This record gives sequence, C-alpha cells and structure tokens, in this order.
Amino acid sequence: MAYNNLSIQQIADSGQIFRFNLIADNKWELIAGDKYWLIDADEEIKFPEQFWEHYFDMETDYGKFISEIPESDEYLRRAAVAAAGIRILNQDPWEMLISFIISQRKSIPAIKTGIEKLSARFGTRKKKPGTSAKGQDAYYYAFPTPEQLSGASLEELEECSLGYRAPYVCEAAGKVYRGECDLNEWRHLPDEELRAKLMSLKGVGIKVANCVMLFGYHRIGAFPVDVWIQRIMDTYYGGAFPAEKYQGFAGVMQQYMFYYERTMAKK
DNA sequence: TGCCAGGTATAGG
DNA sequence: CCTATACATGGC
Repeated sequence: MAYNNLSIQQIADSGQIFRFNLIADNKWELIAGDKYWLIDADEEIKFPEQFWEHYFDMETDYGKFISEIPESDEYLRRAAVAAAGIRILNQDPWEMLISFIISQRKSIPAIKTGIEKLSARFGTRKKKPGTSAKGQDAYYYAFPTPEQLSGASLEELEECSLGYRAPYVCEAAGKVYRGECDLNEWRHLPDEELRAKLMSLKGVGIKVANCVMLFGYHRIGAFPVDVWIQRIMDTYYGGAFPAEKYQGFAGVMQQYMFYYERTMAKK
C-alpha cells in the first residue's frame, strides 16, 4: 500500500535528522541509534520492522494538521504543500540531545561530519543488513551510547570537530551515563518541566531544548526558533508566528516552514 | 579566501 | 531584565 504524507527525500532534508543520506540514485541510507535501513525510493516503501513504522510516525495523520492552516495564511499554505511529505520522526532523546548540542553555530553538513566522527570513534561497528556492500562499505557505526561517550576524554571529543562544544558534550554524556539526567524518566514530564530539565545542561539553551523536545520526545507542540524561522517570522508574520492557532502541533508547521524556506533559498 | 553556520554563556548596563 | 560579545572549526 502507498502512504500519505511520506517523502523520504523531504524528511532526509528537513534538518530533523543528520544520519539520513542519499548514497546513489534514489537510494537512501538511514542510521538511527544502532539501527540501519537502506531505502530504495524507486520502490514502494515497505517498513522492514515495526520499529521503523513508529519511527516514521505512521500512526499520525498529517493531512489533518495541514487542513488546519487557514486560507488566509498563503505563506504557510505554500510551505505545507511543498513539504507535505515531512513527518516528525520518533528519534531517540539521547541522540537528539548530543546532536543538537553539536548543532549550534554549525552548518548542517558540518553537523553531520561531527556526528559521523563521533559515531566512528566511539560507536559500535555493525554489519549493514540487507546490502551486498563489500569491505568498509559493509559496516556502519551505531550512535555512541552514553556509556561509550562518557568514556571519551575531552581531547578525543575535540578531535571530532566539536570545537568549543566538546565540554558541553562531555558534561551531558557524564550526567546521562551516571543517571543524574534520566532522559527516559523525563518522558513523563510536562513540556515546561522537560524544557527546564534540558536547559539545566550547559550548552542547551531554548532553541536546542525545543529541538530535543520536538525531535527526541515527539513533543510536536514545541516550536524551535533558529535564524531561519526568525527570518520567516520577521518577513511574513510581523515578528511572531501565531503558534496558538496550532495548539499541540506548531512544531509540524515549524518543519514545513524550515524546509520550504531552505529549499527556496537554494534556487 | 574569507565569511558564516538549525546558539549559548557570560559580562556589563 | 536586556543587549553585546566571544566562541572553534568546517564547508562553500
């Protein structure tokens, strides 16, 4: 069966995930935590396990969100049409926390490089399932666990192009590994308390906290404001996006705008 | 080749 | 409370 509101390319380019890359014509490689999936976008999408179906949030109707956009908001309408295949993935809070700490003041390609270096250095090497790849290409590196990353020295972290963020990653890894920050327990917290917990970590401000909430805890009401979203708000919304119109799912609109604006900028 | 990147911590007013 | 500034390093 074919699915609604599902575009591999749009999701891979949406900025919510950093280990989802085009490796050949319509062939995409996706690594989430310690899992790997080689997707052939020429074929009809078939989820290899239930894990991936939930990961892609297939239980949620995104058409319903789009239908909530008023006709009067022409900009958001256009954005939603252009980005209608985006879904908010159910990613791992730990991976999102580290990834978005790294993301500050970095370009998306540079973020990806840093995460790959971290994974190659501290993550577990695993065989790629479902491919005939040979040699080095037959393996991938899982995202490092808190235990693996907390074992890294500050110097080793710096060698992964983390720059001034290395101490932030070091501290977060230690606190999570030692259980001072129980990211799974935090799943039960209401939004405000969760945000406060995240921001108690050094290197996590309001924007990174909102990204971890949106992408790692699936709090789709969270609305991260970065330079792109700020520019959009200034240009089209007089400085403030009317998030109250999208109670509980403003983060979906954020993704539509972020993707659309960046796609337009490339042309 | 320089400029800038999915921001944040910190100091000073 | 609010604003200005420094910050490491890669990618284009």
